[in-house]
Amino acid sequence: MLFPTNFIMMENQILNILHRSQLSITDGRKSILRLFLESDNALAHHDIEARTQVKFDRVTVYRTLQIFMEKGIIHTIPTADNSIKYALCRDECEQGHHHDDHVHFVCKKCGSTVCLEDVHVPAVRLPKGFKPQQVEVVVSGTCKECS
Amino acid sequence: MLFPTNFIMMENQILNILHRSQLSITDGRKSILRLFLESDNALAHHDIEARTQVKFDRVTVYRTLQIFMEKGIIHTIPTADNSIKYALCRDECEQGHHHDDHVHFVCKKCGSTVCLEDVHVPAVRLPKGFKPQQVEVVVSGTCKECS
DNA sequence: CAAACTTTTGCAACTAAGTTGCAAAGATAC
DNA sequence: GTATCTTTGCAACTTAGTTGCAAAAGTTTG
Ligand SMILES: [Mn+2]
Ligand SMILES: [Mn+2]
Ligand SMILES: [Zn+2]
Ligand SMILES: [Zn+2]
Repeated sequence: MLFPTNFIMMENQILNILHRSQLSITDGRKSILRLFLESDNALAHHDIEARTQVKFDRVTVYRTLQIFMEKGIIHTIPTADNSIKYALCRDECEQGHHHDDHVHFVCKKCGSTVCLEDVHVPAVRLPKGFKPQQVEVVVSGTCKECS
Repeated sequence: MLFPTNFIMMENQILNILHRSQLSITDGRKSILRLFLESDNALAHHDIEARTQVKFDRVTVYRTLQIFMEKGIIHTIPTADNSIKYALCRDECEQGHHHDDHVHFVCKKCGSTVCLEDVHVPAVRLPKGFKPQQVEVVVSGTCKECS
């Protein structure tokens, strides 16, 4: 349960993020953004559809995630089982330019997926001819809670 | 175009792989396996359905890929756009136990996905509590041909 | 090599995921 | 508060993936 002050702070943060991304303030966007701010795990499309207080149409969720991606509010996490998860970007990400060069962890027991913001992706030496632009590192195993 | 000797060698290899995996020899399995042996890129389900000489049912392709996975004949490659690709395992993979600890490269221009067998996944130091079992590294950028 | 047996395949029918066009509802600007 | 522009929900659609089942193909045995 959130204290009133924290609640106000979070609502302000939501408005800030939407405003600096030049997005109009709608219930759907606020709810979905709140979900991300409240959760320390990455969320699947499914989670988002299920967990908002008010139900939003599938299509609305798709479109919201898409525009949040474009604006650099969230980033995707590819997982071995081919289910995309979404997580908040840190402040450095701007419109059309992500800088999420951290490692992700997926728990095989509980399925929780987290950003390890402090673990940078290691440098990878590639054979001649390959020009790398992006390196995704996804570690799977058991998380703190499931050990 | 394959020389007759190479052709015979490949057909033998196909039979060998199916036999040591204790799979019965069927046209579908032979065709799909041949596709993997002929291609130096990873293949999507779609590619496989499209490229076999004889057309096989979607369901057959799904089931074949599934059993090839279980038997350690192929492994999956997760990509940022959430499309699974499949590639041959090296000989070290056995039934239910994969050892594909190499880096994968996805070209953003042509979409080709390759196993960089010689580039091992780097060690990743995780915060306390996380127990890693598997590390997936997918590098995307431009490949040799597209530079 | 043919009968008996086992496994695989294709089909139909289904669920889930994702996309598009459009009119109505909502947000913003004046 | 009204005009304008944006977003939403709905319907309708495409694509991806799953399951049960009977027919077809593969394997084993004598
Ligand atoms: Mn992340
Ligand atoms: Mn590989
Ligand atoms: Zn866990
Ligand atoms: Zn390329």
